[in-house]
Amino acid sequence: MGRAPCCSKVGLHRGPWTPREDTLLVKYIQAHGEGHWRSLPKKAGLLRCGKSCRLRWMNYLRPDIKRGNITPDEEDLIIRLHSLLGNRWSLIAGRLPGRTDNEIKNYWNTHLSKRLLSQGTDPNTHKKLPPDNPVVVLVPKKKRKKSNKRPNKSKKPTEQEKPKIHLPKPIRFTSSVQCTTKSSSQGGENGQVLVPWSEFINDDENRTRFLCYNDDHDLINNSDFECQSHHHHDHDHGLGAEGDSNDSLEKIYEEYLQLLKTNEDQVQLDSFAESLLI
DNA sequence: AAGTATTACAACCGCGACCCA
DNA sequence: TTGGGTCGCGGTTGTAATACT
Repeated sequence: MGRAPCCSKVGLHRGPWTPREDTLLVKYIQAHGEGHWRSLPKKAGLLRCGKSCRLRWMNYLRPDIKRGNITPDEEDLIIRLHSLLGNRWSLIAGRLPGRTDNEIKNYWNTHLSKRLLSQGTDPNTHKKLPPDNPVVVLVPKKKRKKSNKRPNKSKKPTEQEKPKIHLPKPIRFTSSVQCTTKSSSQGGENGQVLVPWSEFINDDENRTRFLCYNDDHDLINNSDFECQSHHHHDHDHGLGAEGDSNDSLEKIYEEYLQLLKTNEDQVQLDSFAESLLI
C-alpha cells in the first residue's frame, strides 16, 4: 500500500511546534475544518507534513481536550478498560472525554504499568504474577513534581538554533468556565495579549475560547488565571464528561463482565468491544 | 554547585485499513 | 479486482525538566 511520504521530505520542519505554527494550523482548521491532512500544510502555509499537523491538532490544539492531571477515577477506568481492551488506546481514549490516546498511552507507560507491576500484577494480562517469579519493579524513587510548563531556559548552547519551544497546553476557557486574569481581561500588562480562542475555533455552541500569548507569541503561564470550572457536558460522544462518563464506564464494564460470565463466545465478546467504537 | 540519572510527554515512525477511481 | 492515496493507530524516540549523588 502506498505510504504517505512524511517529514523526511527535504525542507519540512520537524520537532516541537512553534506558537506561530500552532496559530496557522488552528486558523486554517477554524476556516476549513479538519481532514485532508495531506494537502492541509501547504494550504495553511505550514512547512510540516500532514501527519505532523494531524497529530498536533488531535493531541494538543483540539478545543475539547481536557488538561490537567489524570484523576484517580480516570486512572481506575483506564486500568479497567485496558484489562478489557488491551493497548487499544484510541478506544480507551474515546471513553474518557477530553483525553487523547497519546496522553493515555504515555500515562499508562510511565505510571500505571509500573504501578501494576509494583502491586504484583502483570500490566499486560492484568493477572497476578506468581510470587516465585519476581519481576524488576520499577518504582520511581520520588514522583516528579508535575509541571505544566517547560520554561524556555537556555540550557544548551544550541538552543538558539532550534525552533523555539512553546509553552505547552494553552488554557482554554469556555463560557461554562468563569475566569479572571490578574492582568486586565483583554490586552493585559507586560505586553500580554489575550487572544479570543473563538477567533481560531469554530464553536457551534458559541463558546468563547482564549489563548493567552505575549507579544512574542509565547503562551502565558497558567498561573495568570484563576478559574472556576463548571463542567461542560459533552453528549456528542455518547458519554457526558466527568461523572457521567464514569457512570457510563461502570455500566460498560459491568456489561462486559456479565458477558464474560455468561458467554464464552469470543465473537460476541469481540463484537461488544467493537461496539465501544461507536 | 556540578554532573549524572531518571522521568514525563510531545512528536515521529511505520504499518495496516479504508476509500475511491 | 486492483492499486494509489490518505488516514488513524500503536510503538518508539528525543529531549527538557527534575531528582539524585
